[in-house]
Amino acid sequence: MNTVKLNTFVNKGKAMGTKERRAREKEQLRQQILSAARELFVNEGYENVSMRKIANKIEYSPTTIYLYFKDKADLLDSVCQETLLNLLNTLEELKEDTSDPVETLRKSGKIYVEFGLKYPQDYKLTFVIRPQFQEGLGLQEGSIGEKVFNYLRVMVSECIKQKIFRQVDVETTGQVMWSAVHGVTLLLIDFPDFPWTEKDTLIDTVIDTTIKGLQA
Amino acid sequence: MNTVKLNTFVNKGKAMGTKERRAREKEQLRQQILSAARELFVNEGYENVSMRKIANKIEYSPTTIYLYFKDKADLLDSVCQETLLNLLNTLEELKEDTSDPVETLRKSGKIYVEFGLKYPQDYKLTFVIRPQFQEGLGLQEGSIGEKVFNYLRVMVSECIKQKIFRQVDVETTGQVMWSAVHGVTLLLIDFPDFPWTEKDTLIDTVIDTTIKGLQA
DNA sequence: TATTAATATGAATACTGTTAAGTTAAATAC
DNA sequence: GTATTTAACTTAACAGTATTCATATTAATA
Repeated sequence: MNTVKLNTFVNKGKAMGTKERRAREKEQLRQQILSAARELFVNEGYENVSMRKIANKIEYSPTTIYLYFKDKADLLDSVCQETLLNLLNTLEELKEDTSDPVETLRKSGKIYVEFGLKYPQDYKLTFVIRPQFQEGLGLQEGSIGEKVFNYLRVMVSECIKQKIFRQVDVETTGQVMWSAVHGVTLLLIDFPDFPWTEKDTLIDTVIDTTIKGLQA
Repeated sequence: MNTVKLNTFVNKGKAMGTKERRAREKEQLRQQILSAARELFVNEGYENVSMRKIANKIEYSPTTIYLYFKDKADLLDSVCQETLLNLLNTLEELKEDTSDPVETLRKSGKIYVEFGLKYPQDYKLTFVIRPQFQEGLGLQEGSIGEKVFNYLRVMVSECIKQKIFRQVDVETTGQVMWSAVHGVTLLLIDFPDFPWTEKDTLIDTVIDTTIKGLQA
């Protein structure tokens, strides 16, 4: 009794890459689940997607999903992480010279809203649904969410440094900007039949108004 | 066969007020269901409230609820109508002289956000959850939602009339204001653990920034 | 008192997330 | 090459869900 594994890292023989292959396969299935979940969440809404539906799509038993994700909320969380990464990449594509930081901020704001409108369900999943199922998500050290907000921080502080914006708290300034773009994005998504002003006009006006209001 | 009711309005005899009493009782139960639903929705979240739970609370069978409301979404809708009325009343309590329309707008914005933070679940139910379950809600003629937005319209147009705000579209201006307060309200509700600036500072800055940005 | 109408319910349908126990198949040990 | 261990996956079940339909109860009227 009490057998001890001796070959934990003394892995002689040709079966060398076995573990790696298995890990790769495991990761593959994880990704498969993830993208099936995203597709269903986006097309049918988080609440209308069952674990069984996801399982059917990938042709596995529902319980298999639980070997890869703690529960449905965890699945949602992983989907949202991807979305945030996506958003971050989209924003960083801009990355122009900071000689005119206000223009950079303006463009970033526009990109943010457009991202939300291009993937409305993903946006809501990330910024509205997820917080409901996963409480206590602040800005965890090293998280993608933190990276996104840092992107905003850098832009804003450049505007303040160049004395274009009022010399107030960087944090507050960034949060004001976020409020504005978040607000208009969600309103446009949630009330598509509201008699909005022409969409791009509204978005531009929201961003311009906020920037003007922040200027020194 | 084919019996015809003759006493539809020739209602002789003492049983005169019966119909009225029955109607009153029916309305009472409707209200009872409604307030039980609101309480549960608010405390446990729409998704975590079952028809059975509501039924238990009012000590009726679950099926009874369906005699008063079409389905769960209809129940949600009615709860949200009440919330909007509540919001409208809260806003109209302000109703001061319009000699300083900007100050009125500022206070109204603050009241709006504070309402959202005081009843966060009601706010989300009304402005985020409901649109998901009931699509196509623009601004229906005579609806309470329309009344709320009209309140905003009036304030804004006064600011424009007095040439304090830029001479741009009233609609757009109102929508910009709404975006700002909606955005900050939802962010504060959904990400309570985010390292926000002091709450009231943030709210005031959002409102002040927007107003400043709108000024001529 | 009998009839009619309103109101409420029990049982059933077809779902839901999740768990515990069991099965199968692959990799390792001897 | 056979036995054992480990990993991957599934079956069955639990306790719950929204909703519907046929039935029962209750109250008002004829």
